[in-house]
Amino acid sequence: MTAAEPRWRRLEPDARREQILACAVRLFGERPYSAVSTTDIAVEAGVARGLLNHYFGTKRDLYLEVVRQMVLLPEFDSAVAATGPLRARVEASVDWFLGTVSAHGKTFVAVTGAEGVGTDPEIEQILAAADDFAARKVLETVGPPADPHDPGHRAVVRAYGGLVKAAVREWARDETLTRDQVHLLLSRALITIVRDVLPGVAAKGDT
Amino acid sequence: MTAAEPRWRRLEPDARREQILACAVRLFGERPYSAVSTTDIAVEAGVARGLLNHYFGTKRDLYLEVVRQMVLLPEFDSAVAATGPLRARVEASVDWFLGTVSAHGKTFVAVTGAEGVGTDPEIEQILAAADDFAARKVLETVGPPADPHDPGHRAVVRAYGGLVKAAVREWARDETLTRDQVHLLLSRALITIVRDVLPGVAAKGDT
DNA sequence: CACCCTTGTTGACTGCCTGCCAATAAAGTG
DNA sequence: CACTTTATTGGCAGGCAGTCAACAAGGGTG
Repeated sequence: MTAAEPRWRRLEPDARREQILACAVRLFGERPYSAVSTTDIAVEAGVARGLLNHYFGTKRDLYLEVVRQMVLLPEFDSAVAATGPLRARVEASVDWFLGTVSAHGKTFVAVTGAEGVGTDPEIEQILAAADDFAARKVLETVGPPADPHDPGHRAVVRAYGGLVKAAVREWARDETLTRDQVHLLLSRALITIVRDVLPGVAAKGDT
Repeated sequence: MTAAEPRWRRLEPDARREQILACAVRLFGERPYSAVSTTDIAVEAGVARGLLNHYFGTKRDLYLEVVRQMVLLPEFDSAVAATGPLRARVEASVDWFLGTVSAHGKTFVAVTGAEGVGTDPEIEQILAAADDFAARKVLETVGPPADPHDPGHRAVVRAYGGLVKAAVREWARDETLTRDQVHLLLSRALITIVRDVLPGVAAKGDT
């Protein structure tokens, strides 16, 4: 007889955690929440179902972790030229953004897609934090008169984020717009916002 | 003894269906899908749980019906003046829209809110249909050069719908923008889109 | 090399939830 | 008042999620 092979292998907690999370990300990305059972995830990861609870607590907790994982945008290279006229800065910003999105397009679309009714405070908080982070980045990249510290400016650009997501969906998922058309739409819109809208919502006197 | 009171009352199928649906709408509006059990809905409606399946089939079917119900926008009064210069038409359009939304703001926000990960084809289809309907209405109201029959125009305005939803959320839910600020943002953006973007995405030669 | 100790992992138990279906009774009809 | 129709109920069967005590993989120690 050869050496008795162990029935299962022991992994470092971090490694096991990450492995399970990867499987969960894949499954939750394909099917809606209630159509994915913890048994499915456990089978996919090749572990006992109870192990999921051991590492993540409840199924919902695992789901929240998945959302956090998927919302995590690839590192923002600040390699965007923040100089030149407004139009150039905006174009560069939009261009760079579309580039990063096209690389992770599928995941991005899955995350930002609307699931429908069902107000889930925790999920909304995670997405809101991601949106605000993106808004700050945009304001930073575009430069003056855009001000990352102005709450009004951030709110407007968060709303602009809604336009960005919807436009990217039209392009990357539905293919009803070309990349150039999306670029045109987002650039013009952002230019208009920076020039005509932001000055009107600046919190000048701390009102 | 007074007349023996029946243990339960018989309702017309339509009436019962609507009553159950109303309860489902309320509960699904408060909590996420998996946190609402069919038992909860049945108790709320004062009926046996099996009746839900009788009228709606599965729990998911009932949920889809709820989404359809909530997506249903109040009747589009075409009482918007579709005359005058572009700016006036756009302003009137946005104004009217914000009015109707403010009336049903809470529901509107709940429906259009993103739930997070979980691609559900059926839900997305329902929301997509509603978005496209709204896009046609906007293109119609704004008038030339906007063309409700142009697929490219509709795609751009569907994307614009993303901006509208996000902006309304900032205003009606988070109160980070005032109504006037939202009005400014949506008007300027729509004007820019009609003037600078739509001409660039027109399906001229059926390419 | 044998033993032990830590702890990553398992498997069963329990309670809840969903979909199904035959039995039941409310209300109309002759 | 009997009879029919059918809206409604209640219980059954299968599946899923959370808990926990027991097990074994792998490294450390003498």
